[in-house]
Amino acid sequence: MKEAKTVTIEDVANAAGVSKSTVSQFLNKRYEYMSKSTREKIEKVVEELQFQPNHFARNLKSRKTKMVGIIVANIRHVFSTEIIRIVEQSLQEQGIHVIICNADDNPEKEVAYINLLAARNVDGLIIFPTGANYSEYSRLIDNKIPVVFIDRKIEGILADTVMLDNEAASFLAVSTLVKSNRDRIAMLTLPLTNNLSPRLERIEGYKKALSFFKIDYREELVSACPLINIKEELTRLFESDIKPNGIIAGNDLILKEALSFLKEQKISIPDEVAIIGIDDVSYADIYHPALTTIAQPTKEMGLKAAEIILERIKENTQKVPVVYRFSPELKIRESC
Amino acid sequence: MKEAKTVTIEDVANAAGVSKSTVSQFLNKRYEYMSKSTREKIEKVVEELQFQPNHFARNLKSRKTKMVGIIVANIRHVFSTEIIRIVEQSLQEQGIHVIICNADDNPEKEVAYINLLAARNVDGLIIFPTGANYSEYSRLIDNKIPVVFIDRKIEGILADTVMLDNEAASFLAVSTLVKSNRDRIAMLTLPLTNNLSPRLERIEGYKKALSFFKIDYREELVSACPLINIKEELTRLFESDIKPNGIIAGNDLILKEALSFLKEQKISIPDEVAIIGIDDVSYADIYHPALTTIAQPTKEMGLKAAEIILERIKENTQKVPVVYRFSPELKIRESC
DNA sequence: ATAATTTAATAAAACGGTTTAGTATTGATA
DNA sequence: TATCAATACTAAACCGTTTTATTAAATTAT
Repeated sequence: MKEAKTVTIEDVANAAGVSKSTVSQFLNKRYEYMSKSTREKIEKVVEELQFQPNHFARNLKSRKTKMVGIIVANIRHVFSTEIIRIVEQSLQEQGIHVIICNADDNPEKEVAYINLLAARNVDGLIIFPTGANYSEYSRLIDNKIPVVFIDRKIEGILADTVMLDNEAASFLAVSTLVKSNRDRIAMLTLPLTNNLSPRLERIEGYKKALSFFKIDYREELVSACPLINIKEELTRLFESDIKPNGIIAGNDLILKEALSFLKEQKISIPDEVAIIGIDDVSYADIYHPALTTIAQPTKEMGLKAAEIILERIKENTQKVPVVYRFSPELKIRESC
Repeated sequence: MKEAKTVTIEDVANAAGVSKSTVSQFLNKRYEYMSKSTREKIEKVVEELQFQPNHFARNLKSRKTKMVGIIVANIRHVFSTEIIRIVEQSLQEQGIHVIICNADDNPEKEVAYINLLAARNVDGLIIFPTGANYSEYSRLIDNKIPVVFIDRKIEGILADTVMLDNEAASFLAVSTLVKSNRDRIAMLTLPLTNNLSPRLERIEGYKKALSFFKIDYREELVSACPLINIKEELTRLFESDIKPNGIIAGNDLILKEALSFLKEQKISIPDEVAIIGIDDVSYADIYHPALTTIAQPTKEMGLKAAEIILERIKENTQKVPVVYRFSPELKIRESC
């Protein structure tokens, strides 16, 4: 690999008594005009010499890297890592490699990664967008680089997108809380900067569900703030006269903050307040009480993302992009 | 990037009125015999044309890919993802990219990835080894490919290794339990197949600590079995006459199984049994009771791994490999 | 028998850089 | 004056593939 002088296509050609071109045809499985005997001869030599084509030489001409890049807004969400695992496995089976980059919710890092992966000629890109780089996203689309977005839809960008039916998720959450007789339901999400679609939609779904169940919407019960301020917000809510008896945590990180708050304040679940989280968490089953959550079908979503990117890479179709909305799954446990 | 006919080094050369070679020298920052004026001229043209060198053409001759591969035995351990995040960030700053591959504890997948990354000419490899591929590991070393192992030491392989002082971790665990007056301490780990160093060492440390504290070692209290059998083992232990009053969970996954068991059996922590986990877990603080854990200094370990691999890549030193042992950190919470 | 077509293979030109060996030019040294 | 060294640059080879254009031989059609 390094010292071991590499075996090249030329060595194979010499050993098999044919030309480089023929070997190349063989390597690319274009057997059309090749006699069975030469084909077998080359096959044998390749095996014997343990020849492995050089990816770089190959790419230089063919422009295919057999790599796709994944840029994830924040790798700390279990949702992200689960999807990544599925995609990675699924592409791996097709001989395609995955490069993972973590933008840490930082749009600048995201741009840097987009450029870097583009410069590395990845065959396609799977992005969990931060949402803040409209022009970069559209540049990718314009340049016909296969892209699929996950989790978030970007306003004005026409690209394949795999995401949760967020309104349905909120509706499920509200209805579950309503069934356990909660009528003052707080909704906690992260800030709505960049118009991040899931957050907006989850709030929208919450409102619609309330109206469906004929519960008055109260603005004070909705809070969109950074993670570090969640506890303050909860303090405010629990000290006010509309003390919530139900909480919807907009994602896994918020759920953790809320649980931490409830633990500190010794507020009992579900007696004093019921809680339900959007996004499943690893400790849901073992928590006291076990946590009712609304899970995203990560497996199906990951598989779909892999399928789309493969299709876009193979046939450079001009198919019109579609947004795939996956239904949430309610996992009833004990917290609600 | 795709349609947009790429700018090549030749375009730059023409625009700047110099030869390709000179531009190449410039790109590689070899300014020795270059006049200030040419240098500035090229600089300007590169900027204007937004020239980006083609990685593949570059590698073809220079054999540097500016990529390092990470092969992780099992990406579900939080320890792994944390380390990966640190390494990735740290290498990223040096303009080096990271390819992450997950072997899912499957030695065959690990071999496949090793070969694949070697074929892609990665500059170096960071491996959380499954432990079962001795000959492949030594082939890498023989071929002088920079490698650093994380978490596990492979018997007979001389390579830089970054790992926890596992004996110290067990000792800390035992001493913490002893301090809270526990004398029947169960030790749970995953199977000892492939002689995985951390598991062996953790058991070794457990034994030594017991003897230090003058507690008799009882084989029945030690269990090394697959995750799915942990609950059976615990059932056995709790039904026997040496019902443990303290548990050491050998890693994060085992801790979860143990907590699940204790929850199902309504065994109270820490009254009936104290528990301490090796590896920190995300929910340690919010659990009832908060979980006392022994954390690995992932940040320091990740930084060290990045530092070593960088050094090995840059200067192809013949420095003798060293095993770095990091001290565990006790995080006292409420479960013990 | 000759022309046209199909089959099987090849030589040579890319691809976009890096590297090696070399060439002027100038100034200093013997 | 001839020699040498340092400076500033370049031409051409090379890296290992893919691809295009071409050719030679074998087969079929006219």
